[in-house]
Amino acid sequence: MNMDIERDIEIIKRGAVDLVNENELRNKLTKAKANKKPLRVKLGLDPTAPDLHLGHTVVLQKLKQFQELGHTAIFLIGDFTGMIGDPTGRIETRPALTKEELLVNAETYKKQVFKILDPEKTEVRFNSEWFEAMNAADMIRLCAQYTMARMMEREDFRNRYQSNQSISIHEFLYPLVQGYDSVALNADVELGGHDQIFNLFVGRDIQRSYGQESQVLVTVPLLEGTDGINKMSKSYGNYVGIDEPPDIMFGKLMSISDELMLKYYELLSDISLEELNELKKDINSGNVHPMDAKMSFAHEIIKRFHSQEAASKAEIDWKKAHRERGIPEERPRFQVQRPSGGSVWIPGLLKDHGILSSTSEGRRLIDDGAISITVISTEPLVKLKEESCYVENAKELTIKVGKKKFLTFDFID
RNA sequence: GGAGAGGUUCCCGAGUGGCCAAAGGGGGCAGACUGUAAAUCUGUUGGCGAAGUCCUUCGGAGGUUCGAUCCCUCCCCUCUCCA
Repeated sequence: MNMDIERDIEIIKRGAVDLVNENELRNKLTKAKANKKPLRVKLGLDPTAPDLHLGHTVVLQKLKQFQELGHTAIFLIGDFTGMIGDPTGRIETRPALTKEELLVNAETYKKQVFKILDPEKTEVRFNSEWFEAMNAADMIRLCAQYTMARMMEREDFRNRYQSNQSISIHEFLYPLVQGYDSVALNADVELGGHDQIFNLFVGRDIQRSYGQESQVLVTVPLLEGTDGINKMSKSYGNYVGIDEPPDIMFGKLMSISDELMLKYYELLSDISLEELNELKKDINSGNVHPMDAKMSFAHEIIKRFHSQEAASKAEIDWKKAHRERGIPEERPRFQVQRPSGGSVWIPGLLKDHGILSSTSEGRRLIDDGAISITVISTEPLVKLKEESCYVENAKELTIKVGKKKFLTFDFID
């Protein structure tokens, strides 16, 4: 038994939900070592939503581990699949993206992904590379490799079928296409979220059909969003984007529940399992306040995606805004032409700057007492007529909308 | 191709001539409470400088009517059963 390889397997297994299967992985690792030929480890991402969030980072960290073990990370951008539409059975079809949009998205992706992966050791590929060359006959041949019965094993297909929901034929193509990606890339390992397990299995079968050795599958848990209910995704609005400003990240991470915080620690933090258990004990015994634990976590994450300084600053600002109920230093600032008459209509002001989508919403928030205003006025007179939503003679206005948003407007003549 | 069921607001779902910007639930937002956590309770949830016999919204286009989410015609889409 080779201890190096056993150690690698332990690293790969840590935090993973599925490993299919360990023996195959051992064989591949052994062979790779003997031939000095690194494993090809594939991770595919859809290019439709180019903002990566913490949910994506779980699997990216796993890919990074492979990279650190000396293997080849293949970051596959599903541009071809992105041009067709969305496989997940939502009602609305996503608009097909143009080549240009895809390239822009891909660049955005790379920029974000390389916050985690080492660009030198990453192979970035696009699946249009092989699918654009494919003709109808090739595609039909691919379809012939799989059966309806096996397709219907996928849970969401089965559920939709049983509850009389529509399933388009092209949706069946996605697992096949994804599987073929593995053939084209000659993947040894494919990574994915646990929800991808079916598609990953299809990849194994398809590879065998095309005379390749089956890839090993490694899946990681799905990260719940900040609501603690749904998986993290942009469309649920429960995400923390890795490109978001530090103070926004801090605010979002501080608003999660204690229970969720512990899960986040487990899946996202770098602390060891032993340290995590210590932390849990300390929280239970009251030695550590959960909020403090949450702050260290938020700090760690922001440090990872921004910097140590940014993390500290975000923390200070957060404390100022929420603990001392003050106004954070980092906040959007707008220059506004002073309206004639000097009277500012708050709902309109907020709408014009994209803070709210309608003035009706502004009225509602004011009625709810959700908007508070600090005014520095030109003298001599300040009039704040909240019931009519006007502020008069303002020179500088700092507005708090809801709990989290602070904005400042400077009025110029 | 035949028979039937259905398409309502962010989602689910009620509504079958005016009292409908449309019940109820979910979700969202906000307020209270806290640790700006969760849970809970409360309010709110199309737009318009707030006001109206206003505008947009009940799959689409027409029609009947003083008036249509509701009735009629045609069309589109989804589902079920049969072929």
